[in-house]
Amino acid sequence: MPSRLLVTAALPYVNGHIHIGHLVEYLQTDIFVRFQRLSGTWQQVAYICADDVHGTATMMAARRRGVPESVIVAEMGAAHLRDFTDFGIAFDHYGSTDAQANRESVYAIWAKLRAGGHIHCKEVQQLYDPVAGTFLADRFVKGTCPRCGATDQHGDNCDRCSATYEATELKDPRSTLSGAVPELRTAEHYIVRLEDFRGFLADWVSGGGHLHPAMAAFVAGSFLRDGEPLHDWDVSRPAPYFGFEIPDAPGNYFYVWLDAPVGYIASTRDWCAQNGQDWTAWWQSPDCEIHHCIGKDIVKFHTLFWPAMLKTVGWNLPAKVHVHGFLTVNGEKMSKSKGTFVNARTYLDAGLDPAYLRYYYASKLNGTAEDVDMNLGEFEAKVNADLIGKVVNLASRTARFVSQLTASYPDDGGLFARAAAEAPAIAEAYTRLDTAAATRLIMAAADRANEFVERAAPWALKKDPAKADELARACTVSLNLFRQLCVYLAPILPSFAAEAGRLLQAPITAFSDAQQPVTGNAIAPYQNLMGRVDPAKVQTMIDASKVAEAPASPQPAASQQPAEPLAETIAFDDFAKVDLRVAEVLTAEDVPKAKKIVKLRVSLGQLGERTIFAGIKAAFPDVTVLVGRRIVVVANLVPRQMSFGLSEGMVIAAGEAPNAYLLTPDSGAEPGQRLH
RNA sequence: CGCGGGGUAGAGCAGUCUGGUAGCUCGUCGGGCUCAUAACCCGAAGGUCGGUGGUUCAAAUCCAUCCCCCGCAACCA
Repeated sequence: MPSRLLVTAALPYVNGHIHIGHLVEYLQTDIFVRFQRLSGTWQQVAYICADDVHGTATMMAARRRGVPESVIVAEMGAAHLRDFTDFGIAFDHYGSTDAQANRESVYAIWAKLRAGGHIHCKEVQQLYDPVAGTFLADRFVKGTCPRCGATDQHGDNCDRCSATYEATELKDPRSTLSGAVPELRTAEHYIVRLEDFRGFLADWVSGGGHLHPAMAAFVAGSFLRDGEPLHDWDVSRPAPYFGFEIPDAPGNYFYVWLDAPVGYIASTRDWCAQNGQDWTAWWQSPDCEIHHCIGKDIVKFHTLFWPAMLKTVGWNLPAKVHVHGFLTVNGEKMSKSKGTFVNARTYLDAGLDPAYLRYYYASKLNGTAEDVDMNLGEFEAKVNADLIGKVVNLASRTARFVSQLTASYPDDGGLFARAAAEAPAIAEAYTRLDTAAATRLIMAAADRANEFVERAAPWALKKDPAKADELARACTVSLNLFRQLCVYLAPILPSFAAEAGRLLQAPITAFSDAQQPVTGNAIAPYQNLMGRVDPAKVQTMIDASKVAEAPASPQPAASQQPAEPLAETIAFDDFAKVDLRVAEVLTAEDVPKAKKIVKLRVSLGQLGERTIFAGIKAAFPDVTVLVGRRIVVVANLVPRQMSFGLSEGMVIAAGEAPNAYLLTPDSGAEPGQRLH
């Protein structure tokens, strides 16, 4: 059994602030780490994280602000760490992927990948944006499908005919960054042949218990299917790129996802350097067990690419990869317009206690990749009922009756022993990251403790001086049962457990503290341990999230927007190809599954009726207002099969959603009339 | 048939792997207590465990099939 445990949470990307969705992971991981520390199983436990900073997004953000990337990296890194710290998330080290230690580790891994023959080069023709001065990832290019001629298609596949192709094959491509026409440039890319690792990965994924069985099945079924080679992994990007230059390929940089997980190692190295430790004891030693906690969106990186990289250099492979699901709020994904896209800082600024969220998440998380719903009504009810009503109340209803615990632990009908005997079950739940099961067990014990107080009725005993001993015994029992609960809750509520330790003048330092009652100690004057959730503060948080995320100026005048560049000059014949018609909206209905699309049925007079799916939902929340309106449509566009149905035309509008303006002809224009 | 998760009391969930009287919390109703932060304790009502078949002495649990919900992806022709 190794003596060291190293736990990581995924590295948050530098382009945004920490929100309550992020916190699911960092709180879950923090609780796991705190439990492991308290369990006494390990000689040393390290909790390591860092900011993930490389990539085009950071480069573009820095350009927009006219500052070096390092400014953005420093600002956001500090903001992230502040948010984590204020939620009680206690990393041993919080680093950055743009660190010298990361560069060195990446180079070491790269050298081995090269030496192992896993890298090959490929001449890649890629589109280059001369205005933005950068190569364009597929998602930054749109154009006409080379196979079916559909316009405005993505850089890698066509929505209409399902063709897949390279962005360079697109006809009439343009950059979505600047609107410029990209140039074709050739660049050499470096590719990892992941298929080389198939045998190893298949074994690693399905054996050894590294993944939850359901997750192992998912990975095997999604990526490791028989007869389908693993996809090559393109790990280089030509300059300019914010990242590490590839040492034996000047002008090329490592793709951000190559150096991001290496950041786990780099952050460990930096921490070790500050503490006189040897980092290889954590990453190159069988005496260390490594656990990664991640969200389900980055499973592929942590179960395929990352083990393959580590295998290549012969460093420690993860013993466990724990995967959690996404956060929804009130049953829906977080929404800026509904105020449920809540930043960590907004929660704190509203005056809400981080302990509430720590407990609430813990009570919901069960160690699987299922999504977690934060129901705000339940949040308030659960925290109040469990933490205040059951646990805190136990102390507040008895601590004021006595000033000292009895010298020996009284007969409590076996309550303390029963809860002590549940320690292995609770510990096992924590180990599985099934904190929901852990809190259920703890709350059941809290219920039994409250029943005891009810039966013992210390408030009645207090009235009779002759029963002072009995009162002391009753309070000694209830305060010890309270303390026992606090020990079990300590991973979730560290500062609360510390307060409870002070109350009985017996600090909580280990999970095993739940096995022995405290006796004889003086009791510190009782002060309120935790307040109830204030619904007004929850509302404040929601309102603040709405305000913070709304655009500064909801309807900026078109004149204030940069002008859209004029398209190239066309011949009259080109214009004549476009058949614009007046149309009357017959019906207009919402497409519930679609974010941006509404379904219109329009009449073109003698030309018949058409169904058109138009991306104007944002501009017309109540789409039925369009019924009866006369609008302009492109009538000779090739029909387009969308997942919602066949779209047989295109609605003409000025501007972009949500500020789209439909065109209406002067009165007298009839449906079906052509525009010339 | 894009990928994944889920449907158990009004709400949120456990139980499903390993079949054996359907449970917990909140809410509701009635009662108690008045020590405690409108808290806590006791009791009651409330479920044909999404539907339909099948296996079995026995199905929430195993098998088949269908329906519905959610997340991801997709979606401005």
